[in-house]
Amino acid sequence: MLSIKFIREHTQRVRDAVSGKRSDVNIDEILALDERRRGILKEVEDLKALRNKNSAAIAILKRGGEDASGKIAEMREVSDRIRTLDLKLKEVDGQLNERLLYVPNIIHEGVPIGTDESDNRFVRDWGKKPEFSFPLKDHLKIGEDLQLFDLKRAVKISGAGFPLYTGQGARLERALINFMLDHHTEQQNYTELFPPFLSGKTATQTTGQLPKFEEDMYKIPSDDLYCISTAEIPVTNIHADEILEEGELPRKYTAYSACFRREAGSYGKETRGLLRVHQFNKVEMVKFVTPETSYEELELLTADAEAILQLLGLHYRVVELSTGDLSFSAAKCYDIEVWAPAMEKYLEVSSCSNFEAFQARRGNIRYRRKSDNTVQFLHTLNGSGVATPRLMIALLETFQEKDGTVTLPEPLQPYFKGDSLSL
RNA sequence: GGAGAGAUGGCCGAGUGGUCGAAGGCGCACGCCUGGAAAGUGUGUAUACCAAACCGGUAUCAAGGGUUCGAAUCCCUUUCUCUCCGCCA
Repeated sequence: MLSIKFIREHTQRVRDAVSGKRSDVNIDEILALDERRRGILKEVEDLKALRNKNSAAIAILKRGGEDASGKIAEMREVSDRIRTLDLKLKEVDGQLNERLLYVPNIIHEGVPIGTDESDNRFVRDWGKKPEFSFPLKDHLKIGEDLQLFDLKRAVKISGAGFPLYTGQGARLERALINFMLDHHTEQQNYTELFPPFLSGKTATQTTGQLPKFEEDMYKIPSDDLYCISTAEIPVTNIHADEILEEGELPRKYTAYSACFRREAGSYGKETRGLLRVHQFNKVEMVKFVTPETSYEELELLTADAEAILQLLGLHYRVVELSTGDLSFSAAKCYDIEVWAPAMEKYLEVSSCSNFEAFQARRGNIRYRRKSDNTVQFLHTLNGSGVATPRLMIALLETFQEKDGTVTLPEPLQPYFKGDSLSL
């Protein structure tokens, strides 16, 4: 979140973010509440100063054996007034903080201005769209023919949108996850974590999923827990309320997790197959870095995610999200979109974002700066590396053969313990 | 689930009603010392908010509430941690 001070001092930048991200928070209302809060604060603090002064005086009188009843009576009234003002202050403070949680992060300079994904900026691509000399099957057909997943039976368990991988499909899913984790840890120096898949309200608020996107989260009311929508939530929170030394930064973590998303409001859209599901697997990367380096680290993070697709030989492109497509918490974000030949579409498999201090402030994640030994909020970044359902779609469609088999890219073969998918 | 113990600054740890934002130590920063380092030594070292030319003010000893002129300290509630017992595996 943004500090009220920042909003007060950089009102225009905040307004730009609000309009750019098409948020409906009322900044004027927030500023008015802040004004009111400071008025009350001044009054109550002056009274408290008076009380403190007189309490000390009373102590001295009593120590000297003198009568302090006059002053005590006087202070009793002051204390009553303080009590009243404190209550009012708390109320205003609560209203203000509640609203602050809904203020989106500022937008980094240079982010393309736009209303939605059509305004995203092409950054680069890698590889080429593969060409085929035979009619293509889409991933659903391939999956059906090779019995890689069984979405019909899955419905019996949890309803639509919860994929059931079977046989070679299940093994491929596991191979992809292991391949990605190994690459991030062995080649890119990320520390591996295996986090809890349920998170509490506070942790979920840190990363920005709450309070604004509560309707997108699965929740468990009996225990006040949420099913994580991304490993970003548990991993970012591991350093909540901590102060890291500058020398330990950047810290890089990678974690596999199942991800749960209600995808409320997206019914009918892209609901076929593995394109948009309620539960999916994802390997995530999270970085804790100094503010000076966070944009450099964003480039590195994006490259780390791209490396996965390159190793698998999948054509993809990188786009920079326009203001209208940028998420609530992000200051800047690159999407990586992999090419699905049969669908003839680029599919988002990774979002790599710099959150600057937005999440750090919510989660109170700080570091001690070397230059002046002061404590500052650090910057957090994260990116998928990558989400499996669409990765599998691209993989199946890209490497399908005329005979209906799928030849796996070489780096994946030791993980799959085989070189192709066939019946 | 039952019983008990605990939660104080970056860390450890003292502090049971009145200059306690908090002793002491560690760590850290800067200086001295040294050829350089270690050791030693001196000084400094919480955070947030308000107000700011400067001085300053307020709050914070897990969280919330209460008693009091005044609470780290007394009372209540909650959360978390640890130990023992039970339960499950």
